[in-house]
Amino acid sequence: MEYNFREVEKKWQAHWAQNKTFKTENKSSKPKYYVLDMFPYPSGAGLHVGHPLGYIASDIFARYKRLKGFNVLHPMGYDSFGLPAEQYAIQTGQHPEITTKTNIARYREQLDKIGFSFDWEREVKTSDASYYKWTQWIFIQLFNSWYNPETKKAESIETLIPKIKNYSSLSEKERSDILLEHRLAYLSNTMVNWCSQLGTVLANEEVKEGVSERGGYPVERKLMKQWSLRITAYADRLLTDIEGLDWTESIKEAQRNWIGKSEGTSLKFSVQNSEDIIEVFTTRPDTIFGVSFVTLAPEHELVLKLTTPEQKNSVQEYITFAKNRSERERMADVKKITGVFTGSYVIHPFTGKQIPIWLGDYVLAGYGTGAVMAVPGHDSRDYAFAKHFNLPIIEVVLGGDLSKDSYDAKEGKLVNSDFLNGLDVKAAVKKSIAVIEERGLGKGKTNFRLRDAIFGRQRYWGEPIPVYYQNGIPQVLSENELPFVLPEVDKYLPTETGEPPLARAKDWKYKGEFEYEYSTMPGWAGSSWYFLRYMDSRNENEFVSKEAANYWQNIDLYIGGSEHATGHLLYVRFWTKFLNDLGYIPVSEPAKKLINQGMIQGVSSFVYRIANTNKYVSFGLKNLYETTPLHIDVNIVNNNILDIDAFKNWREEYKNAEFILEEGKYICGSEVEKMSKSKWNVVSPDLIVEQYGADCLRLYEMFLGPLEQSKPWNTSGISGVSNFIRKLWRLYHDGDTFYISEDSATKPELKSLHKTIKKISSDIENFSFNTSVSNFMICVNELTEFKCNKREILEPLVILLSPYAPHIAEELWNKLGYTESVTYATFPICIDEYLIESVFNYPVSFNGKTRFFQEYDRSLSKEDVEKEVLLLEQTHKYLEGKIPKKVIVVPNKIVNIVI
RNA sequence: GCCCAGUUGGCGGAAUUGGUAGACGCGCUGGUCUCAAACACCAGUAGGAAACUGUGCCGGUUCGACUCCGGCACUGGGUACCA
Repeated sequence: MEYNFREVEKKWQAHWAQNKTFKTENKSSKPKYYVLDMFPYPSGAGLHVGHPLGYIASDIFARYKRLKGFNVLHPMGYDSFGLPAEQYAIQTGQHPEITTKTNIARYREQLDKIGFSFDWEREVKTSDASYYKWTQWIFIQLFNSWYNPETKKAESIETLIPKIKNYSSLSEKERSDILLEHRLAYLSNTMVNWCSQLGTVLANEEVKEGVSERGGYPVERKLMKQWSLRITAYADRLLTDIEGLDWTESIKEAQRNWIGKSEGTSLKFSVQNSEDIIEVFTTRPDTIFGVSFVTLAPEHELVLKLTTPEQKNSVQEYITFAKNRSERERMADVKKITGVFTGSYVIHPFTGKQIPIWLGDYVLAGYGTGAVMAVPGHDSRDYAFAKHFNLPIIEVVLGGDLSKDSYDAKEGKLVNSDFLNGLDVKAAVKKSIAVIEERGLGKGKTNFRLRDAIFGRQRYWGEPIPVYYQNGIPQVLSENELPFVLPEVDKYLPTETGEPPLARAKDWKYKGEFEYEYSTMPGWAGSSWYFLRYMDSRNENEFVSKEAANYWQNIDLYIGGSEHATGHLLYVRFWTKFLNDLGYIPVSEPAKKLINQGMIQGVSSFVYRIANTNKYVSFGLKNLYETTPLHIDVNIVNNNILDIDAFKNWREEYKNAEFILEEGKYICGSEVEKMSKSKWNVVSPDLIVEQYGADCLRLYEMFLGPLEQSKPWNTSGISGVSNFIRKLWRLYHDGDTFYISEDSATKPELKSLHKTIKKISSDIENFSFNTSVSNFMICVNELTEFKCNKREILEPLVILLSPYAPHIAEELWNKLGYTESVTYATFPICIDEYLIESVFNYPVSFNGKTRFFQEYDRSLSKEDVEKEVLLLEQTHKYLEGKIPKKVIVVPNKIVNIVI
């Protein structure tokens, strides 16, 4: 009887659920291990074959760790607040909660079919009030805290008050304003990324290339009163602590760049005939004598004041132009140089010369001081600006050719630079800073590219911000008023006056009189601390108990996509550090090790329609006609051969299609693309599980290639893995009956098993899951050849295989006579003794090219091997009468004869 | 532009510290079984008739290089007037 995966998989999934096989306790004599997947947003489309890749890998690892004697925390949940459910609600009027519930049920059903060992009793949903109560609670803690630069830690805002001058004499409004300047969650007028299509502001990392990450709508800069989180306070710690993390270099590098620390100095230029001072930030104070103009961002506060009457019109015009230019336009034509002269001058602090003040939109208002000292000789942007407006270019560092290009390298000798002349750049930087500080012109300073995170969203489906306004002063709710639940609204759209959807809620006022905050939290709020909630997800009194947090510490292994590099992975580090500062948790980093699984791409299939006909030409002949390629459903194509009948039935319009075939077949074209509905290349895991079984899906996903690499999905390869499972089953059966022998194993059988134990162990430790599937195949092929059905071999093999193919492993384990799940068996240990061979088959090579093989005893000495090899007839054949110059013998590895 | 990762048969991909390049699987070819087909099983499968040549390209180190070094090209991802 063939292996009936449908029956067996169903049976064990039910068994695991019933017996709570994967339930994890917060107390154990075993060492702990925390394996976490990035939880999914439950979208309406359901899971495709790419989603479970990381989950399968983490599940294998979790199961492996259990076999190795660890108490393993391996939970799953849903990041269930978000835009798609809300947009669906806008279109249909259906409450996002209902959509979310349906989608979660569908996700759960799909996940359950794959046989994951999640402890579902710890499940979290970020949109549940029992969860977001604590997200709101953390927000209140952030509001009530400030970052003390002396202790380099967050502290209660109470410790700040004594440091504020005349605090007791200030009005309530003044107190609130001054504290808001320090609170870690604060309200301020800031430039935000406004997306009018989405009707909300977006954080910097939600904007890609000037358009919204979701939907691709245009984004503009707008000044708005907004809640923000002071992540910049943590910039330095976020940067330095990266070093200690076992994360991929690319993610660490992405975070370093995002934080963007740059060290330089501030420098003051006094405006000619005025009291005003323009402060700039530069990383190249050594080039101070190369300054030929100063450029301000069009939004700079002094612009109007500095503009001379003659320049007023053109400056005004320029400001309007810059304002109306969207981010996207600005990015699209970076090379287009625009600017205008203000008519005013600053005085060079060292030479006393007049330096013109210009406006240019290549200077960003949000970075540094919004003003730069332009050194066209040694900065490419200043150079381009100077060339365009015909401004002087002064050489102060030798090494380039300024007639062609600026010389930006930080190497070379200083010239034309008074007291810096003759120094090299490094020394000149040092000296210039010293002089600048000495004369009180400026200070050494560190700047970060990282911006504070805008926290308010003008959306409905998110956590309400637990704030109300009393006389315009923001007040947070008290802890016992949480959860602050999302009110019902009649529509999920902004109000006629442009207020967020929450403004529609009826009779929704604090104590019946004070207005609540109408913004909700961004999507990343709930995910910034969820790893902590899993530790103690049913706790109603705390977000996580001290005991649970102390026991589980942080994530030992975190698996998820690299797209979260500068979003989620930065925020979760920030919140972890914050909660650690306040003493709620014992760790300052969320995850020790992080692995980014690659993307599984789809392989799209194409048919080629001849222009203006309903005729389709096979791939090989398409160049003979004028054709249009059309995406077709990959599920009606097998090995690039189109199932013509299925195609005709696929859509009404193809019913009467005609074909030009090659060799009787219609061959489709194919291309590797992102898996997406619109490209008709989505493969659903349900279909694979239905056809081949969950174990087969698990093994095949791992077999596809290295976990971290992106690779295309091609279902046709799955038959190899499916055959392997059948072959494995046959090892334990004689015809239809389970048949296992109690005889002792032979040497080759033991060798095959122990070799596999060794390989699988190192493969799992190295997250090289693809090669472990190969190794299982090799082992089963060998044992099949030996006709081995011995318990001594086949029992450890079941355990070894159980993390990868848990269903068949449970079934075989059960048949082997065990009543307990294989989950808590003991991982077999490799006994090296069985691997040792007495002879080694030496490859004999000449000048590094292998020519033949010769077996020698492993104990034979280097000298003896050399002697023996030189006596061989074959050796003489390849020597062709010449005398070898050198013979290299590496014992039990290789013989190389140099001629 | 900058940063990161990569480039090995028809395809997905193997190859501890430099030591038999192409494991394992798909696909393909031939065969056995069958009236036939599917399944299964067996054999072959980098190129070349061979000598030989082969891990993106050029060069180097070495007895020996997919692996190390220098230069270049290409692909994928991230990021960007950050002063």
